[in-house]
Amino acid sequence: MSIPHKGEKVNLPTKLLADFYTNDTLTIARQLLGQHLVRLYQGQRLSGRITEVEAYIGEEDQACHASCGLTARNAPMYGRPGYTYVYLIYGMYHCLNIVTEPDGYPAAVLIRALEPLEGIAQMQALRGPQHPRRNLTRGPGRLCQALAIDRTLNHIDLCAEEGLLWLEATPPVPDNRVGRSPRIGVRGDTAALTVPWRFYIRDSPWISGKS
DNA sequence: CGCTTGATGTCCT
DNA sequence: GGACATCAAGCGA
Repeated sequence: MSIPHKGEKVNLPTKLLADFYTNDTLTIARQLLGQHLVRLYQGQRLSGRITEVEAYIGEEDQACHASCGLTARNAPMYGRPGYTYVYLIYGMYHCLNIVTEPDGYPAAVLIRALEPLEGIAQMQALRGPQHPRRNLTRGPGRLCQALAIDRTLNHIDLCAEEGLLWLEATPPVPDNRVGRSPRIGVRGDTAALTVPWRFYIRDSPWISGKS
């Protein structure tokens, strides 16, 4: 990195800090759209722009892993906001969540899709070269594979000084670019199936399901 | 200890 | 549109 001249403006990427994660879950889910997720993997930056997320809020939300109360697996959801919750699904894929709400209240936002930005060749290698570029980070399981995210990154602090995973601030996505829908692939009562807690960037090719 | 089950993705027809 | 891979958590016995 070059040394800026006097008065020259430097736009260093700004890591999102604890105050970002103190908002309520739906607000955070909405604000996560457009932010950059950065993974430091073998000293290399792998990153993507968040294009699709889903909120899971409280024990009353039957689609939420915390709907059956506190367990060893979902414990991170009950912890402090700004931490990760990574779990294994279907025995072979991982899902990345960002924990929200104060200590003691279980909630999180699932990252469902990214637009690939940095380290694309490495991501392709991690995914397997036979897969099309379009599917690189489109879907919660795929993006974790592309960014080498597994349970070793479960329950880590996204605001840590020298972490392996964090978010970087970007200009907000305007409201007219944001779509909402029910969540994908969930089970539960009518509320769980219909509540519009999925947020996505409209018309982005980098989202799962349909726009 | 054995049985069930996913907040998914891939491949096949 | 449907089969299925693959495993740890969760739960009942």
